[in-house]
Amino acid sequence: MPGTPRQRAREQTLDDITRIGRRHLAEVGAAALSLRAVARELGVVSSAVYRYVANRDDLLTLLVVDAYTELGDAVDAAVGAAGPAAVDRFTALARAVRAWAVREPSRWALLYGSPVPGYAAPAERTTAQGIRVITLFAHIMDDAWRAGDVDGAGAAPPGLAADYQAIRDQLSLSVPDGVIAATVQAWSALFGAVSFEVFGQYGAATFGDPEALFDHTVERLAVQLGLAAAA
Amino acid sequence: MPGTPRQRAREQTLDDITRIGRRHLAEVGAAALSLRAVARELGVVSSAVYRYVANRDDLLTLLVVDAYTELGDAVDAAVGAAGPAAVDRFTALARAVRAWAVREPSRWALLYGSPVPGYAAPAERTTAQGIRVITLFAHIMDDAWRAGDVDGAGAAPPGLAADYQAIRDQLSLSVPDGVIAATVQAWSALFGAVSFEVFGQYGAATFGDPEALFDHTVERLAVQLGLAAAA
DNA sequence: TGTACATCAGTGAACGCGCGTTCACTGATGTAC
DNA sequence: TGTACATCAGTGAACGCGCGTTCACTGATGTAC
Repeated sequence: MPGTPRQRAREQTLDDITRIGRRHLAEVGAAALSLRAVARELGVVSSAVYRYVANRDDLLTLLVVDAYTELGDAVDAAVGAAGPAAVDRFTALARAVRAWAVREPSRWALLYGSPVPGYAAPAERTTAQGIRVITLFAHIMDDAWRAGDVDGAGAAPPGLAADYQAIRDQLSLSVPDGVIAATVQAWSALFGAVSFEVFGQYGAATFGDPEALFDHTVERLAVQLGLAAAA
Repeated sequence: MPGTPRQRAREQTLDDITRIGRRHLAEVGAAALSLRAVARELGVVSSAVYRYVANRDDLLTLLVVDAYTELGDAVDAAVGAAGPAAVDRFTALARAVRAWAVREPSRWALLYGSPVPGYAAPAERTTAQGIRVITLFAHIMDDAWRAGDVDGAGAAPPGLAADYQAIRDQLSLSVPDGVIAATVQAWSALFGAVSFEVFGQYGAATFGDPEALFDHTVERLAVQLGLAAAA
């Protein structure tokens, strides 16, 4: 534990603010997140939190980065613990995303739900953590492709070739357009399935075992990605 | 135009409230939607809106039902205008959903984004409109199945058989479990793709032509549903 | 057709509340000589 | 090792603001006889 006592106290307080902010986020949502409420719970006068956070939006950004980081860590750990086969790595990634979302619904909502009106996360602070999951996913596919484990790369819309190339450059991939197209689609399908469950949008069609439903979705996605044969 | 002048004026005012509410929703979001602001814009003292709406949550419910109704109407119209083939009907449905969402991002967020903390839409008022799109989708699949136009019904997780049966009963379907499973998955994938675009979650991986990306997703979903052959 | 009564839209004042942010300040901690 | 100065966390008061909801009221519209 380096630094002066003052520095350590400052980091401790910043951690406390983040922790309290997480709790308030869960209770009232991002739009109603309030600096005064955080200060109250921190046991400090409301103006004091301005020593740690420039304003309300800054606190939100702190929580966005915090959530992306934790999600990224959880997914990294799960994929790291999975077997070397691409199906297993993809399945581990998908399940880790869902598990985190189910455990942290309000933070999931902050990252992948409706945008907060009047707030735009500053890209320079959130991007690094925000792209971790899709980057890992893309590399799982890229590794599998180079190992010859992807079974067929379907067609891709030619109009998007430039965008696919940009993605390939940005993430240093060697995969063809068809695999990128499939990956992007699986990405949105995966996150869509998680949001459907977390946000309760299956509505009247309730499922007794949402985890089984999700696992089935993941199996199907693995087939559609060419990582597994149809059951 | 039936009813007394007073009744007509009341309906007019209710319409005005809904219209103003929609606009405020778009500007400040559901969490910050305010009765006082609506009253102000309506040119009326704040307590007057209580003649029309029981409280703030009631206004939200009004807007939820309004949005579901408009989305349902748009989708019905699009599918009605499509050809008889199941692929065409499914494609029309998907495109109509996306078109509405892109046109009305804040109302899409109200229906399919993060839940509003502290507000739960009363099922007895929202369900009828809320299930229209999935009901229509299910019947497109059911019709196609009975016409022999669905190419193969994959496996379905046996643990969910009871849930599938409930869905079959509720919507009067004759389709097997595998088709229900595929339909549910396509449903969440479709809505997930729309949310990804509307909420700007593709992030750094921007697409110059999001409509082309979406159309490609829909083509793939049609194949996965067994409604079309792979390209 | 005219009158008495009931209904109901809208008023205005009030209640008690919370919010973000600024500012001059105090006093403890840290640093340079 | 001791002292003078700089840094900085936290205080407390204030600014101006908006919110949901209740309540007794006025006056116009609608209805029953």
